[in-house]
Amino acid sequence: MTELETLRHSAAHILATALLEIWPEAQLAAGPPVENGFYYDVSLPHRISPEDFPRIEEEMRRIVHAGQPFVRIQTGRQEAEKLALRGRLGALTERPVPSEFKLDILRGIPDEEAITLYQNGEFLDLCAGPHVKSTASVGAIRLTHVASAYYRGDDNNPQLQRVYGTAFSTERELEEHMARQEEAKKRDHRKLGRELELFCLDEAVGVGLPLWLPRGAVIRQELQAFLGDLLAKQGYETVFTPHIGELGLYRTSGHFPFYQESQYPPIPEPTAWESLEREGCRCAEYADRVKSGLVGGYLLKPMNCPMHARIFASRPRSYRELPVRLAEFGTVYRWEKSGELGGMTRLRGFTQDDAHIFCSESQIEDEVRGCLELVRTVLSALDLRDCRVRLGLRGPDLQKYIGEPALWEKAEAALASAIRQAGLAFTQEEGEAAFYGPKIDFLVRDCLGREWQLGTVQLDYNLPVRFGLSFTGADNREHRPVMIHRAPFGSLERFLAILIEHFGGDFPVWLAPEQVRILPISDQQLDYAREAAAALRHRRLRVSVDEKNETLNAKIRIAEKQKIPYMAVIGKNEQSTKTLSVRSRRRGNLGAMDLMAFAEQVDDEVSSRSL
RNA sequence: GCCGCUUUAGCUCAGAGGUAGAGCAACGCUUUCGUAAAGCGUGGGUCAAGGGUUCGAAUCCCUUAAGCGGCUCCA
Repeated sequence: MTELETLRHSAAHILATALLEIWPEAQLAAGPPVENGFYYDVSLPHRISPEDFPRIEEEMRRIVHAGQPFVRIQTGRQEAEKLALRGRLGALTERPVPSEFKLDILRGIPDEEAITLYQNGEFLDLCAGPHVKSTASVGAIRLTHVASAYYRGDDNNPQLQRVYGTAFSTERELEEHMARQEEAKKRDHRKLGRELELFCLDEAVGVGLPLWLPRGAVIRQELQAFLGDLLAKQGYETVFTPHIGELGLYRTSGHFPFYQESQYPPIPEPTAWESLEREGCRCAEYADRVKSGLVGGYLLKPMNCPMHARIFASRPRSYRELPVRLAEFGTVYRWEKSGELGGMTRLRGFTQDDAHIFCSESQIEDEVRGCLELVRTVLSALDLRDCRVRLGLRGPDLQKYIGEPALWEKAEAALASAIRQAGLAFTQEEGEAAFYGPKIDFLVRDCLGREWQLGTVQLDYNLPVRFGLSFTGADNREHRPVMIHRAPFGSLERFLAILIEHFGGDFPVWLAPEQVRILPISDQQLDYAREAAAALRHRRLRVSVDEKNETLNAKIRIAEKQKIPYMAVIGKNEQSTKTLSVRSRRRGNLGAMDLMAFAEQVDDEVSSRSL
C-alpha cells in the first residue's frame, strides 16, 4: 500500500467513526482506498444524501483534531468473533445486534492468517491495516458522493450505501485534486460530444442507439481509413455481413442460449406469428415461446463471428491460403441493462472494428503477435499510451463457458505465451474470458479515471468446432482451424469517447471535423474568402467560411470554442496579396502565408497523421 | 436489473402553493470591424410523461421514463 493509500484507508476509518457517532446502529462492511480516494460501505435505514455531508464532515474534522492514535491489536479468531457477535466490531460500543458483515468477513479469512483489529478513539474495526499514526495525520478530507453497492459485489447480497470521499495530507493538495476533477469534467465526452456536435443520443431513436452527427462521422471515417490502411498491409480482406441472422446460426455458435440475456429477443417471421395465431396461442405464451427460441426467427446480431465463420465455410479451404483474415466494421446489438448504459462508452448498438483470423495451430503465435502489434500501433498513433494489458482467463463458474476444458487450457497457454513473446507487461485475471475463449484486453482510463476495455485479442478453439470448420492440410487430410477474434479500437463509439476525452476535443488536424475556418474581416472579402475555401477544398481539406456579421474577435472566439485547428483571417491586405493570415489553435498567430503554401503545409500534417 | 440523486427554452441555470424568468445560442435590423464576445430588437416553454392532493401545482404525493453516480455485467 502506498503512503497515500494508507492515509486514505485511515480516512475511511475516520468516516466510519463519524457515521457511527451520528448513526450508532450502522452496520459497516468494508472501507478500502480506491483510485481517487476511499469509500466505506454501510448498511443503514437512514438514506445518506449529500445533504448529510456537512454534518458528517464536521464530525470527521472533530475526530481529526482529536488526534486519536490508530492502535493495532493482534487478536485470536475466537476473540474477534466474540466481539463481532456482541456488535463491537465496526462500532463504537457493544450493540444488541451482531456486526454481521464483519462476522462474515472474519469467517472468510483463511485460518493461517493472523487476525488484527485497529482502534481509534472508541471505534474498533476488523482490519489488516496499515494505518497512519493518528487521525491527525490525515490533513484534508472531503466526502464526494454516495452510491450503492452490493455486499461483496454480488447482487444476491444485501445492498449497501457506499459513501465516497477523498483525502490528502494537506488542504492544498485536496484543493488541487478537486480543481483537477473539475477540469476533467470539462473533457467529458458526453459534454464535448454535444458541444462539438459529434454525436447525439436521442430517446426518440432508442436508448443506447447513437446517432453519429456529420462532424462525428468525419472522425469515424478518418479512423476507419487509418485502420483500413494498416489492415490492407497486414493482409486482411474486407467483408460485409447483415445485421440480423437466423436464430439457428446463433444456436450453432452458442450465443443462444449462452449469451441470451445480453441479446435483443428473437424477431419471428410473420408466418410464424400467423400459425401461432391459428393455434390460438395467447400473448404471454407466444412471448415465452419466442424468448425460449421455440419459435424460429432472426436475431439482431450480438457479434460478427458466426457470420465470418460461415464465410470461411463458404468453400473448401486449403492450408496454403491460411491464415484467412476477414475484417469488417460490424455493427452489433446487445441488450445492456438500462442502468449500465452511459454516453458512448456503453451502448445497445455499436460498431466493432472486428476481424476474425482463421489459421492453423502453428500459426497462432505469429498471428496473435501481429494482432498485439496492430493494437499497439493504433494506440500509439493516437497517443493513447496510458493503457494496461490484461490476460482474461476462465472463472470458476464453468457454466458460463462453452467447449472442452482441454481446448481451453491449450488456448490459455497459447495466449499467455504469445503475450510474453510480445514482451508486454500484463496482469492475469480469472473470470475475464469471453464465453468462447480467453482474451487479451487493452484497458484505458477515461477523464474521470474509470477504466474501459478498448482493443481486444481473443483466441477461440470452440467456434471452429461448433461450426465444423476445416481446411485441407498438406497431408490431404481435414484439419480444424483456430479462430482469433480481434478489434484494435474495440468499438468505434467507445474509442471516440476515449479520444474526445484524451484530446479534450482538440483533435489533431487529420481527425478534426473542420480543419480550417476562413474568417473574412468584412463582407468586402467574402468573394476572396469563398475562392480561398474552394482552393483548399480542392486539396481535400475540410474548410468553411464564417460569413456571419460579426467582428473578427467574435469569429475567432467562436472558432476557438469549436476547437478548429486553423483559422485563416482575410482582410484587405490578404485579399490584395492573395495570402492568408494564419492563426493556429495551438500555436497562435502565425502571420501571413501564401494560400498554396498553407494548403501544402496542412496537407502534410494531415497525410502524416501527425498529432 | 438494483440503490441513490436529478429532469424548467437548443445549451447553462434561477424560480420552494397564486397561473414561467436570465445569460448564451437562433432570427431580424444597424454596424463592415485586424487575432478570444459590437449595439438594438424579435421569436421560442402542454416546467420529462401520466395520475393524485388542493379553490389553485413547475412547486406537495404516487407511478413511469430518461439522464447522472455506483453495483453486477460488458466493446
